[in-house]
Amino acid sequence: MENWDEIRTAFQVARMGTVSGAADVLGVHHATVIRHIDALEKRLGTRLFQRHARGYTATEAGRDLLSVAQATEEQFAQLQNRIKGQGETVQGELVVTSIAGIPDLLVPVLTGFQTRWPAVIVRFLTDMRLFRLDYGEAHVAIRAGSVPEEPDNVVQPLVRLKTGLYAAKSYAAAHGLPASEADFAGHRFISPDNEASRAPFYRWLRDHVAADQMGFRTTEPAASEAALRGGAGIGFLSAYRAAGDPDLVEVLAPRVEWDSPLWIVTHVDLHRTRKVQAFVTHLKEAAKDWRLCS
Amino acid sequence: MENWDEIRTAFQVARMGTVSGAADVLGVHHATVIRHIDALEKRLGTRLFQRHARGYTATEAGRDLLSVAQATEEQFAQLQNRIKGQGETVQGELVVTSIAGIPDLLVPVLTGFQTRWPAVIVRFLTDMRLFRLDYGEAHVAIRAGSVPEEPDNVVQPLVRLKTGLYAAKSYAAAHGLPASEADFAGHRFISPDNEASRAPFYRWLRDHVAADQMGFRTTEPAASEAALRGGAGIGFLSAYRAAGDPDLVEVLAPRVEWDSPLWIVTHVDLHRTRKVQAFVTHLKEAAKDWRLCS
DNA sequence: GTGACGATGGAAAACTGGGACGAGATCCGC
DNA sequence: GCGGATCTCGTCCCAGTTTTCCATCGTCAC
Repeated sequence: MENWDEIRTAFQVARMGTVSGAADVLGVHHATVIRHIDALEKRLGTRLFQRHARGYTATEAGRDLLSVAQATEEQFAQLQNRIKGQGETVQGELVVTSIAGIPDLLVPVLTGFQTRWPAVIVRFLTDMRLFRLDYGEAHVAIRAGSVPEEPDNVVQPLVRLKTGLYAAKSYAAAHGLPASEADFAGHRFISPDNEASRAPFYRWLRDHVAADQMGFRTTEPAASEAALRGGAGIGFLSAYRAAGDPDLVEVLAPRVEWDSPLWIVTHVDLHRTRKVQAFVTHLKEAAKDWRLCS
Repeated sequence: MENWDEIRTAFQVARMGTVSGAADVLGVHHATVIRHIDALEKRLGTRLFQRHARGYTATEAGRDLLSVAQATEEQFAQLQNRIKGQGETVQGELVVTSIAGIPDLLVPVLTGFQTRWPAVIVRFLTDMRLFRLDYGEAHVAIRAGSVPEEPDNVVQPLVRLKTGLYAAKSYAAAHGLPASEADFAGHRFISPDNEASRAPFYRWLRDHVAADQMGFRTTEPAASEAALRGGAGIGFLSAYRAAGDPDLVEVLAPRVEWDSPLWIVTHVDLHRTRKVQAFVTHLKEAAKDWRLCS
């Protein structure tokens, strides 16, 4: 049953009862309609219509086709409405992926968005690997570091996360604290276990601290933070996470060069849809409050 | 949502995941598939697929289309099976139309046919007007008189109904009976109320009997026969109906020139279907028995 | 480096559109 | 009631255009 257009033509002929009427509805020429019918009947090996001077009358097979095609047309019409409405309404899945380490910032945003748009199902994905927007794995990605430059991706700045060097009070009590980067000797540091990390403060760490001073290494930011609070060493932490924590001591205040810029990345095809736009707006709005605590 | 072929193309792309694979299944070129997708997306104003080096990944809208088109393809496949099987199986409606006056011959045939093929629904139509086969109003028609010569109709001889001139015994007792057509004066006749009737014995009647002798006229053969049995006059009757009726007297024996030939008429498009063929065969078989009683 | 896939531009074919013709049905007037 | 005029509809043939096919190139993944 190849060539669905011929079925559609036959459907209109069956409904109208005349070739001319069907051609009018379909917006094609009479001859085209006749050719479609002839081809379809030839392929099926059965007459779909009885031809006579007043038009075409559907045979039993033709009436069968009529009812099937009727249902099909309705299905396609509904599909079209869904798809066309989809881009203009905020509903369906919204898949967001981000770097590890900031779920505590994002989760309130995501739940707030879901509350604001109840028809949306929010999926929040994080993984060691980067999810690919061009494969359709996510609608929106939050990326960190230097500007992502994948083609077909729309990149917008979100916020610059201020980052400082902190230690637990328990560490300070046991080992004291360096007054500046010149005074690092003898101290232990917490470091990521990723040589290729692009985060600027990690690069700074590699430049100013000997490798054997990095006693605790992990790929997991949450583990890194836990180690810091546990007194395992001096380490970088986002200022917003350190703020107001009485157990943490600021070793070196945040510097601009340590800032971790966050980017909102969307695929160009999905960027202009209302759903994505709504989320991006919602996210930026929420980010204004982040600045207050950092 | 015009152009169903493009939906079919998009459906295959969504299922295969690659343009090449879809083109292979559809039996068209890669470029054609891409153009279909582009056109469909442009019309819908939404991306159906995310393009990347490994193929096309369906978006939310694309997945929606996939499921709808999947159902459509199945529906069409089932439709094709029904239609292709329809011509080769004996099922569905069988619409038979005939002249008035012989339902007592046909009804046993029709019920017998329905018993033989339980999947068939038999509809028997009679009306003052002729049902038109080329309008699809009936599958098989039983016509009387001279050979029907409508185009696109297949005509087969069925049987010649012998017809004689009869009267009721009550009429004979009251008015006597003519010995031959030369002796018709003073008798009353029963006649059809249809000047244009093509039945040969009616033409003979008009030639041999004065108009004022035709005391009872009707368009309904059943009424004509009832009048005959009621003694209203002398009239023509099929020999098979007069046979064995003790209340009827044969005025003039059946003549070849009075014979009413019956024809099986089918539309050329439907004639070769198994259902129609089965009925025609069944009808001819039954007609062999008719000859015995006429 | 190799293989597969998608994108693009030019030639060919298939499809579509236009118009004229014939047939039947309807309408109208006589 | 009948006959002619008109209208609609389907069919066929030819020209135009869209669509399709083919080949090549660029890109990406393995």
